[in-house]
Amino acid sequence: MPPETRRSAFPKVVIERDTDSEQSSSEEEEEEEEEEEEDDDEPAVLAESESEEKVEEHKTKNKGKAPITISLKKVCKVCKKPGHEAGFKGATYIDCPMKPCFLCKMPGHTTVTCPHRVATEFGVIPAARKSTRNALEYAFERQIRPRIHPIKPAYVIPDQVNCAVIRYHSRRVTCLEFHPTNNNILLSGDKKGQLGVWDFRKVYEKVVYGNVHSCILNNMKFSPASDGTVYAASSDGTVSCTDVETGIALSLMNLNPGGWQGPSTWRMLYGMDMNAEKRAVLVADNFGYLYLVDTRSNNRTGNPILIHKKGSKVVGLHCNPVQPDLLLSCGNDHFDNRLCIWDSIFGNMDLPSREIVHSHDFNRYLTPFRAEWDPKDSSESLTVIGRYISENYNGAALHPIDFIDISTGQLVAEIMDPNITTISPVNKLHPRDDVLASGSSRSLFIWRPKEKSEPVEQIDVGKILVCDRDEKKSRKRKFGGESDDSDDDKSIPKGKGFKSQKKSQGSGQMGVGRILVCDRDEKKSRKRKFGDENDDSDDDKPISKGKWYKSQKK
DNA sequence: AAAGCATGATTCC
DNA sequence: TGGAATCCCTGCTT
Repeated sequence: MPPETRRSAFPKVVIERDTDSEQSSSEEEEEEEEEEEEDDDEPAVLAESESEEKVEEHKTKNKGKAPITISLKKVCKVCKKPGHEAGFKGATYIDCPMKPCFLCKMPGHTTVTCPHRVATEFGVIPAARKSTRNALEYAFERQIRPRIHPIKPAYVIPDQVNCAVIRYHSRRVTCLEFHPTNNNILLSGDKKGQLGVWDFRKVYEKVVYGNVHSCILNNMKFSPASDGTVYAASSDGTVSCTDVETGIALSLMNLNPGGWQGPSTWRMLYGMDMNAEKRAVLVADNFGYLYLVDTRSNNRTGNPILIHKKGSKVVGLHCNPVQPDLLLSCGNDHFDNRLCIWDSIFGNMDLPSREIVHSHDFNRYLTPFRAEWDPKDSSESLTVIGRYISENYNGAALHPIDFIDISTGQLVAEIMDPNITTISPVNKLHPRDDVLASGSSRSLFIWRPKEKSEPVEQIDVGKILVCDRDEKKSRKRKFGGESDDSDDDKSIPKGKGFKSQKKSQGSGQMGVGRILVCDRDEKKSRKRKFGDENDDSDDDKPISKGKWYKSQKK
């Protein structure tokens, strides 16, 4: 087949096949002053190649007359070099060997052979300690502390989607928090700064506060002093203090009192936790710093402490519920596929006491991963965190949620469901019950242990509910600005909206049976810049419970 | 089904 | 130095 030209004025094209030598012709070598590569997906050219071959084009820029060489050698999608391939093969991702390990970021090996690879048979190996004590000493010291239960209890892992898969937020879920005393109440925050309060046994009973923050609500915690008060940290640089009953929010702390001075100075608050003993709020920003704020005086205590790479987001802070000085932090510095453990937040904070490599570094589009302690684990060991890198489970690429024993670095459990093909960066263990709430994209999941699954009001056990929350307004969300949210529910079952629901029945070892779809219409255009125009068609209608659930046999 | 988009840190030039 | 390109193991909508 003769070479094809794409435009009449285009230079001659030379096809270089896989069997050819890697050298260009001598004529080209003389003429080529510079090379460029580009993906050429033009059908006429691709027809010449085999499906998985990369088409590489070499051309000169002078006068548009020099020949173009199209190489049909198989090249790596990532580094564009021949001799190997990278990318998904079925449900397994093959790393490019030319790049550092995606997991631990060290060169010389890939994720598959990384010693830190998260896999049940190997576990998660603790990274090299920066302090002098070894892991055994660490665990021992932890266990001789008087407050600590000396014997590690058997872990109970909520491993089955029990209640529902609820698409409830209009933007990705960024944080979750269980009510401190009411077992069925879960709070959820999203990228828009909205705060949802809902009963996960009656998912249609919910309240949404739209004016708590003007942008991402990154983390929240209930006040140790009041069931009705929740603190929240946001990328708007404030810590809010919100009355859960009324939604009335006060600003506890504002790191940007001077307003917007450009991205290099705008501080965003990501990680947050409460320390009841010290009556302090711990918050961490996008520049790597940890702040302590006294809740009584609203004043900062001490100076900000750099706890992650300077200039990077500290996306998660969690004081151990049993031993509040023991801090778990997660950064997003693209070397932090590492969880950091700090023995005492009021002690030496120069270096973390331990680091554990775990796959949670990501590129874009996701809520940052953060590890959280299991508040029911008196041995201060069990943590939960979502995994970024997918694993091949019977041909499906799934992203498990990992339970890691911090004292040993071992992967205690990994949970997944064949219906859930999305990544779950947000995970919250219930303070009293064996319940895990997960946030994945816009959806929420409730997990319970298989053996403890029990019927949920309104929802049959083992069924997945997909509720798509209508979003029909761009919400002008300036502070003090009007909120035109009429948080209506017009439910229009669509029978779609959950990617893999069709293969749920009987497929996979963790099939969840019949799926209930509860999809709400979403019909609006999404010009969604702050302060953008209101494109709402305000078609709020009352909840029609008859339409709310739609049974869908796969 | 495939394309487009939202989106953000890093790297490139 | 800063704007453009890149990443291309996302999730959702059209």
